[in-house]
Amino acid sequence: MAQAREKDVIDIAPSEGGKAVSDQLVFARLHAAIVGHRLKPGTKLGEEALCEVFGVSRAQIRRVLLNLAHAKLVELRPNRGAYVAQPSVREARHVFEARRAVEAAIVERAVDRVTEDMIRELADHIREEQAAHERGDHSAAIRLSGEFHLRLARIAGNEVLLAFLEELVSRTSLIIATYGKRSVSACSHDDHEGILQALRSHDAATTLLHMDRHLRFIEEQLQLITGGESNVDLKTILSE
Amino acid sequence: MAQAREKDVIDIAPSEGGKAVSDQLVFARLHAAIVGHRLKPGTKLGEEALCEVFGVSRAQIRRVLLNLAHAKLVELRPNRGAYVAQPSVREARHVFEARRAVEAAIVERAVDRVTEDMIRELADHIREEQAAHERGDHSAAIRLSGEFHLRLARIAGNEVLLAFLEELVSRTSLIIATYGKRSVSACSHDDHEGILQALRSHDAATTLLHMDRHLRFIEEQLQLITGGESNVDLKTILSE
DNA sequence: ACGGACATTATTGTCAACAATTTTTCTTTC
DNA sequence: GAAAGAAAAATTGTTGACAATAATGTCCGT
Repeated sequence: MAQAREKDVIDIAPSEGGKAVSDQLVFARLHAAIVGHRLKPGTKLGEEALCEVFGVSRAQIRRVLLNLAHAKLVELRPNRGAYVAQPSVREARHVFEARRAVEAAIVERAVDRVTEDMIRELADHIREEQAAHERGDHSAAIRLSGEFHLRLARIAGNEVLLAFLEELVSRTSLIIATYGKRSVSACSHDDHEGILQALRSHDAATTLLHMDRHLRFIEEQLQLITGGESNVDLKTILSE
Repeated sequence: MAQAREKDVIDIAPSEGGKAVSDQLVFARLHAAIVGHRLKPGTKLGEEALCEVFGVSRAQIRRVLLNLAHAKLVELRPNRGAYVAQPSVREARHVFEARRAVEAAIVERAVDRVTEDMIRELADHIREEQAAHERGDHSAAIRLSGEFHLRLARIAGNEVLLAFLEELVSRTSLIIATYGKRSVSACSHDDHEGILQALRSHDAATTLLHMDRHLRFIEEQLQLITGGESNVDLKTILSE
């Protein structure tokens, strides 16, 4: 992964060939870049720059940025442009609280519907997570970690809850990018293993317990000190 | 409520004066019209028509329609235009299931935080609901009914859960517009009274029970027959 | 030299004309 | 008379130029 310099901070490969690129693809690229911690919170997403990167029109970029703003990954400041969102401490806590609630609902439904085949697939997935972690692939580890939770949501079989969790997982990743210590990556695959074992026995209470502990652990790993809020940037810049 | 004819199906008062209208206002108007059952599911929302109604440019209408699509109130069919969404039976069930989960989480937090002042305000609100119902103000009854639940969410103090519920309440209203019998309006204020009483005693279990029963009752009132799905329209058209 | 007013530059926001697509209408043919 | 096909109309999608706004740099007066 080549470290970019100057203007081309966004190291997302543009799909050349001259053909117009769909909104979804541009959205997916930016989404992946933000969630994968390649675009840091607070980064300005200039329209012109993005147009060049993706080779698309400004109107299209504008639409995509609106979608990303809806997903709470981008903040649109009128007349000032789009920036990678910087979730506040308050917002972070609310996201975690909501996520515990949503994941609980998902677990309750998943324990009833999960089959042996699904258990096997989840086990495979965890192995993938572990592999990515061991090989030091930070970005893949984050992605796979979130995807484990989304797989559970798909097993639960409720598309609305799935959509909610998709949003919450992405936001969680952005929160980690904002408040996480450098060392911690995301979810620990060990926790996922525990959840899977509880799930296998179709024991709702135990699975819920594991999931809740897992999510609380992630939250505790963060430095969510209620204080600085919005002027954190100024402080850090002035103090160093 | 004047029944519109031909082209001007949308009986939303345009804000004249020549001044440009904000996106938010246009969004709010359309949102209210859909949620208030004044725009029926499946209604085509032509861009030109909306431009005339609100006296704004197509670009602005386009943006608003994108936002409404995000709220799942409008369906955007590429190259074919925007239509008031027609939630499927499957989608309806998922919305209700998700709503029970989200409202449960909200109740759990609200019972701990609710004060006597809030109880009084909620009681006032229920009286308003009752008044609207008695005077036969269908649109206001729907709005106030949903707002009761949103007040509860505000008491719970989690902005993410509030945002989720806002979406779910709106979608519920659209579902009722799609599958509701003509007689039933929305929530019965009696149920809200029951929820309030349980809330007053800070009894989480009882409040949850009331809320769950309330939501299940609304769902039962609907005609969610799993069968027709998308060709419901065809059937009705062919039979008449 | 410092601070404030003004001019410059860069970036976002808006609009109107144009292209592409779908829907409707009108022929044509069997 | 009905079905298929082609022209016409209406509607959505896109592009590029222009206006508005914010950020930056410069100049001048105290």
